[in-house]
Parts: sequence; C-alpha cells; structure tokens
Amino acid sequence: MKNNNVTLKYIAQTLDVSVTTVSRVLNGLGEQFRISKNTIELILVTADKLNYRSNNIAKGLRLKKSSTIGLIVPDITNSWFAQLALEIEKEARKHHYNIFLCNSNDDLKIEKKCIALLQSWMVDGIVIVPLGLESEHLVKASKSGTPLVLIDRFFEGVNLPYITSNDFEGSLEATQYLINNGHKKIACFQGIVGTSPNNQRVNGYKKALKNNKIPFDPALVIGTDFGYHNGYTCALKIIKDLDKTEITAIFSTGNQITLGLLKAFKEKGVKIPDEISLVSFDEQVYSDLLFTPLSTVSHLNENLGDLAIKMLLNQFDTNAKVKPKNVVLKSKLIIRDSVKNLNLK
Amino acid sequence: MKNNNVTLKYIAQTLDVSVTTVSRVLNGLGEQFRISKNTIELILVTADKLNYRSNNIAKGLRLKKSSTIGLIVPDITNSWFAQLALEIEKEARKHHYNIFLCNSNDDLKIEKKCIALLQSWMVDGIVIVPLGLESEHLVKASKSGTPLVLIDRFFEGVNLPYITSNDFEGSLEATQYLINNGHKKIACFQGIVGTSPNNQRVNGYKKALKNNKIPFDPALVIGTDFGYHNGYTCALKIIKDLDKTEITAIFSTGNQITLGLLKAFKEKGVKIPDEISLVSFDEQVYSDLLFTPLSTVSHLNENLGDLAIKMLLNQFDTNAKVKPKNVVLKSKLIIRDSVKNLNLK
DNA sequence: ATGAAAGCGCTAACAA
DNA sequence: TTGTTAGCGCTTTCAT
Repeated sequence: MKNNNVTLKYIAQTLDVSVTTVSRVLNGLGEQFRISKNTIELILVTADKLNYRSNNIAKGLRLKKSSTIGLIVPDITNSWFAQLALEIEKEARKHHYNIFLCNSNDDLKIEKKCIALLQSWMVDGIVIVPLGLESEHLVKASKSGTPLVLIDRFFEGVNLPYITSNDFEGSLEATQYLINNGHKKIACFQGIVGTSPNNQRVNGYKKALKNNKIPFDPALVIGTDFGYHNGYTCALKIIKDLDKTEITAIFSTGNQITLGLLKAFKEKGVKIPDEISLVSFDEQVYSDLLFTPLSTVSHLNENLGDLAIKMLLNQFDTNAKVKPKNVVLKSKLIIRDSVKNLNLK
Repeated sequence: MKNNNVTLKYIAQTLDVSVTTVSRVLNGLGEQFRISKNTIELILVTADKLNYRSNNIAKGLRLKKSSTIGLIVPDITNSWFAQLALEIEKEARKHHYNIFLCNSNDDLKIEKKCIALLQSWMVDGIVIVPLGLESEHLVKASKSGTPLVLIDRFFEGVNLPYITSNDFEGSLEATQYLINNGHKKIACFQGIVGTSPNNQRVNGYKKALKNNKIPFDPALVIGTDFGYHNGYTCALKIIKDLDKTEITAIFSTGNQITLGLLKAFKEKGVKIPDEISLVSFDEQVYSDLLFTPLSTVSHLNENLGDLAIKMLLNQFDTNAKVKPKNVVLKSKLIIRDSVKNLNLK
C-alpha cells in the first residue's frame, strides 16, 4: 500500500524511458527539451495514475536547497507571533516555500539550537523573532550562507536586515497621552530588559516624561519579561503601595503583561480607570471587550508577513550584495476608556 | 565562509580516515565499533573545530525518514490551536523530532495539499486537526505509510486514531446549566456544520433540551463556521428579532464566535446577562476579564500535546498492529457571571 | 528527441 | 579496529 516507492525510476521502468526524461517532463521541461507529445502525455498520465509525489528530500539533497523557510518565534501562543506565523506561512506558500516552525521559548540556548537545526535542514532562509540579547549566532548563521530576516527586534550596529515597528514613537505617544490627561506618576511595566522592543518602549516612555519635564523615577519601571505572570506580580506590588507611591497610571509594554495585570486588579477590586489608568502595548481582538475597554498601541501590520518573505526572497535572488533596506513600521494609538482625565477634576 | 561544506567526507579526508569511521564516531557508535580512543577524540575535536553539522536531508534520504512530524491546524491564530502547537512542538523536541507546521485555513483543498507536501518531506507522522468533513485523503495517507493522529475532530466509522474532548458532555452540561437557570428559549451559535465538534456540541445542546422536555426549534441553531465574523453577524440577527423570538440565552460553540458575538452586543448596547445570557465553549486566558466574565466550557487539556506525540510514536515503534486507543478528554464548565438566573424573578 | 552516468551527504552491509 | 562500496531519489552535464 505504500506509495512512497513510486519514484522517477519506477515510472521510467514501467514506461521504458529514461529517468532523465521522466524528470524533465514532470518538471515541466518537456517542451523545452522537445520531448515528443506522446511521451510527455504518457508520463504525465502514468505519474498521475501512480500517484507520484516527488521526494523533496532527494531533491533537496541534490539541489542543496530545501524550498523551505525556517521561522523562529519566542512563543507561538502569543497572538502577535501567531498572527505573524500565519501570514508568513501564507505568503511563503505563495512562493512555493514551506515553513519549519520553532519556538525558542525566550531561551537563548533553544534559539541557538533551532538555528543549528534549521541549517541542518538546509532551509533557504530564516525569519526570526530573536530573543534579542545576543547576536553572534545570528551573524554566524548569516555569514555561513543562511539569509536572515529579523522581526520585531534588532541589534544596534549589527548588519542584519530587520523589520520592526516604531516602538519608540508608539510609547512616546502613549505616555504623552497619559500625561495629557494629567498623569505624572506613571509606572512602566517592562518586558525583557536589554531587548530592543523593551529598550525602545521604555525609552519612549522616558522621552515623554522628559519632554514634559517630569522627573524620571527608576523605581517606577518594573518587570522582568513579557509574560502574564510578570504582569500579575508587578501589579500586586503596585497595588500594595498605591497610597504611598501615588501612582495614577500604568504604561504596559506587552499584551500578556497587561492580561496578568488586569487579573490582579480585578482580584483586588482596583477600578480602571477610576483608581488607576492604563495604556497597553499590543492591540488585541478583545481589547475592546475587556471589563474596561483598553487604550492600546497597535503595532500589528497587515502585510508584515508579506514584507518579511519579500525581504528574504530578495536575498536569495540577488547574488549581488544589494543590502535590503530595513523597515520600520508605524504603530498607532487606539484610544478607549482605560485612562481617566485628571484635568477634569 | 559557508560552513555547509563541512561534510563527513571532508573530515575524513583531513584526518585520513574513512567516512564510515567518522560517521560512526559522530553518531556515538565509536565505542561499539571499538574505534581507538585516539581516533574518536581526534574526530570529535575536529568536527567541533570545523563546526560540523550533519546534513539532515542526506540523512533523511538515506534513512527514508526525516525525524520530523507534520502538524496541520486550521488556523494557528486561534489560541486553542496555538496552544496545541506549542505543546506538540515541545513534546516532539523531547523525542528529537521537529515540527513542520501547516495551516489548512479550514479549506479542504489546502488540507489535502498539506498532507501531500508533508508526505513528500517524508515526515514520520502527522498530527492533524482535520477540517472534518471528509476522511478519504486521511485514510489514504495512513495506508500509504504515514501514521496519523487526529485531534479534536474524528470520523464515525473511520479507523484513524484520535484524541478529542467530550464536547457532547460539555455542551450538555452547559445547556443544562442555562436551563437550570430558567432559560427555555436558547439559541445555539454553531460552527462548521458536519464537523464532529460541531455535531457533538449541537447534539449536546439538543439532548439537554430533550432531557428537560423543551421542544427543539431548528430556527434557534444558527451560524456557519467557527469564525469571529460569523459570531458577529449571527448576533446582529438575534438582536434584531429579540422581541419576537424571546430568546433569553445563547450557547456559543466556539471562542472566536463568542468574540464576534460580544462585539455585536456591545455595539448594540445589549447587556449580558441582564438582557441575554451566554455560555461559550473554549475557555481563554481573558474569559474572566471581559466586560462580562464569561461562563465557559474548558476543553483545553494540559497534556494534550504529550498524548498526541505519544500516540504517534507508539505507531512508529510497534510494527505490530497494536491499535492505539482513542482518547476522549473531559471538558469542564467554568461558571462566572454571564448567565442570569430567571428563577429568581 | 532521449539517455548514461555522476554525484549531492549520508548509513550500513560486507570485507578485511 | 577500520575501510570499501552500494545506494537512498533526484538533477544535470555531456553524449548521441
């Protein structure tokens, strides 16, 4: 019953032609090699009847490429990355590439492993949302012949093509919005320290403060990663000291953080925006449907997948060293009801 | 700079030993073949120094297997599937398998393509959340030597191993809960008609009605698929005729449907549970944090990934025809505040 | 208009 | 203890 053994050779033998001919016809090169209509027809029909599937592995070995693109994301469970994966996959399929998926789990060791693995599968390129703390292994991969495109995070001074969103501007705008509403004591819930999105988001926050001559208080920037749990525990801390600190607003740098934060607030009965205001990074389908409709910074771009694949393909084609232009996507502030206007008092 | 050309042969030549020896050592078979400590050491060091990566493609071709598992889900963007993907991937990695991801996009044609593709990559097995309307191609794949595990959806009378949750019981319980709260006119927002989860969920709903001697009204079962848009439009319809139909509650069969539904209700200012009650399938991280904390049926099982991979591996090992036992996971009703108790009036 | 043969990088049966 | 060799299924150069 195994149909895996329908090979070019097998077809060639049944039809008493050469493997070469079969290969050519099945690759649509029949005309070009002026193989007789008869033979072409015959081969096509037989292949179909036998349910022939070309063996991509053999092809890959011979061609030294796999028509496959590796995708590494920290956590496919995060809707932002899932959306990315979906788009990348769709776009890749259009160009007859397939996707090898890896979760790096925000773990540098795993990230490195993933890259090694993908290379050993001879992927033609890798789209990666890197952890973002270290770039050596990425540079090495790139140099060793695997084109890369970085998403969301990049490295200052490292020459790897990337697509990112203007997180700095987004945060600046979000924080400014809080300030415009009369907030001065604004906590910043941050993600993984040292990664470019975090740097940018925190820096945007700082810049907004500075622009408004509000002194920056390092104690107000808390958190360790982009996860739910982090948001939850940070929120508990904030709540405990609310009287002392007189914090009136929070700027959260990630949607998972925000979810944890909301959970804590809900449990403790702290009202948003009455008792505390909130603006969060990462617009979600449900942002509008939460117990307090959330004001968010949206930085999910419709054609991100398209862009990423194009940037990768671009590197395949041009043997020339045409350096692909990095892309910075715009983010945008969506205003809902999670911020209280203190000026109206 | 390309390190792809560090092959066994290359190492063998530099060290003036045979390819076989190198292969053996690098596969940890040095001891077994009683290759001298010296040689072993030498090879290991050299391979490391040269940054050798075994070529999985060549290996796959030779071994006629790829140490790779295909995963086909309808839509990675759906958090349920994303969660599944994450677990499957983690679990697979533990057993040194890697994941080939495909989105079938709830499209049978794409689903078929995905399977063909995965087979052409000689995946050792496929974990699939099938569309669920047709099974021929799956049976064919299975017969042609690719072990399969179906998730979430299965086919009556078709002998393919599956893991599913007890959607029937879950729906029965959910609907009974609505009835217990005095609801009699209950709308059912369904997904793709004909798929097993939908059948089960709708049947559970019907059974609950029957158990309580409430006549079943086919007009109350509406919807076409598990998507956001479907939920949205169905909800608009319901809202328009609310006075006439006197519907007091909705049982939604999927989380995306529910999101669309909530959006519509919010837009139209219909209050939950005051004006209409709601129970939804699919617990989400944010279910508790919505404008009305949602009562849901949770059917996300912690070790689903583990199970799926085990069922697949099981099929690899045993050449014997030990048919794997199908698994039906329990679902559970989580009660929050989206249902009004009509008995209290 | 078609074919023979080499070879991609690897493993394994057989040899020595 | 190590090596020779064949071959996995495919593409492609060179012949005819």
